[in-house]
Amino acid sequence: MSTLKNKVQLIGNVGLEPTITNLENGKKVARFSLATNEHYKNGQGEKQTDTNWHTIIAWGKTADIIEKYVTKGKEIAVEGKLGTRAYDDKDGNKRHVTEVIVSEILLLGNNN
Amino acid sequence: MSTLKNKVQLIGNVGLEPTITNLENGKKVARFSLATNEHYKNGQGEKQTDTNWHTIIAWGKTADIIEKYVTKGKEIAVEGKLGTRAYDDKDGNKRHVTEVIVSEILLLGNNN
Amino acid sequence: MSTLKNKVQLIGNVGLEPTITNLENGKKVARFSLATNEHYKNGQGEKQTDTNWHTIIAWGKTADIIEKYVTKGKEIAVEGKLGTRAYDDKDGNKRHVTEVIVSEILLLGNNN
Amino acid sequence: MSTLKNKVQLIGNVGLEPTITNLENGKKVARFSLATNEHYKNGQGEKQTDTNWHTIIAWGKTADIIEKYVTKGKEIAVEGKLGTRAYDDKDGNKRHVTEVIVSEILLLGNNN
DNA sequence: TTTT
DNA sequence: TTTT
Repeated sequence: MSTLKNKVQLIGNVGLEPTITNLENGKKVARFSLATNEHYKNGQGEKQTDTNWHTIIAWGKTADIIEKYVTKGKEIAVEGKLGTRAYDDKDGNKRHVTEVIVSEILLLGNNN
Repeated sequence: MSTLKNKVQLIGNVGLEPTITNLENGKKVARFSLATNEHYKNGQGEKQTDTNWHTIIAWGKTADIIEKYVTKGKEIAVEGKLGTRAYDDKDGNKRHVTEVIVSEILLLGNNN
Repeated sequence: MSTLKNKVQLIGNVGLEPTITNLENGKKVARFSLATNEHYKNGQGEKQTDTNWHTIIAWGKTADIIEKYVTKGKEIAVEGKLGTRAYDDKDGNKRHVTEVIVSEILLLGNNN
Repeated sequence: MSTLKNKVQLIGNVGLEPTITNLENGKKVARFSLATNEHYKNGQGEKQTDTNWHTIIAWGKTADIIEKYVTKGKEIAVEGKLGTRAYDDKDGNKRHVTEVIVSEILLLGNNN
């Protein structure tokens, strides 16, 4: 499972408190949204912000760290890979889901 | 627009011939799917392959390079950022789309 | 000049005030040392810190940003490439120098 | 030991056959040089190549893979971290060594 | 010392 | 020389 082939790195702010789920098989999953904000000036010289909201998911030890330390608003860096899934919805349409499956987290800034 | 905040790197194979669209405003867009393949052994020691299909999109010069050099099956490395969009479908459900907006391409292997 | 072929990313603390040099040709160069700190536990369960000191160099606009915003102690993220040079010292020995030539900087944490 | 804090990624060609050393403590080390080549055009529109030679070092399992598969001339991708060391040479001058300590290797191209 |  |  080569991380060189599929790598995502994001630095941003946590949108809401992470959701922690303890699965029946004893595994833990953490989920949250992360906003990455890009600042630029448009053709008229006006400041613009472009925000992307990423679905973050983590398992095991990484989920433990998220449960303990990651809270709404925090600035964090994450690294992981892109997970893509396709499914048929109730109307028979093909739907695609993309998640960032995170294996590493770094807390940034003033962590009080 | 800091690339440090939102970065994706993929090494994989092109699924189909890229689609090139020339927009009315003179801009060019390229679209294609890229497969990243991970090989691992499961608990029984059997070889498994886990494939993720990524939606790739590129503009301008990068789209030019794709039009000229990127063909079905080719092994390439790409770098870019994750773009996320939300929209309401015809039934009023919120849908999420994630694309890899590529700014750099590297052709790998034997490029004959 | 493909950044996919040669990429370095560091998150650490600035060791000393950056040195800014205005060259005769009108170009500006910034230089400073950046410490990356890794924390781990050794075999005896004792906390250890492993620090690497990196020589950072930047040109042009990036040097401008460093001159304005980067000061001793600050936590920053940088991205760039590895530059290697070889030269013969005064005793005729081959010497090797490695520098991180930075093209992007992100100020982290509490930037007051 | 966060890989987010100190990361290097290189895609290039192996300069010479790797050197494999079996240490007294049973550990294996692999060493080799990797060339990254950047192609660009200068002010006169002439094609230029800028080559950087990187000192690569790897331990354990990664060294095993290098011993088996990495040979002179091969195109590979590597990921790891920057290791920096300082020492005093026989004349009492401070010398600095920078190595890329590789934890992952990907063989590219036509691997016959 | 590599490669295209 | 940095930082937690």
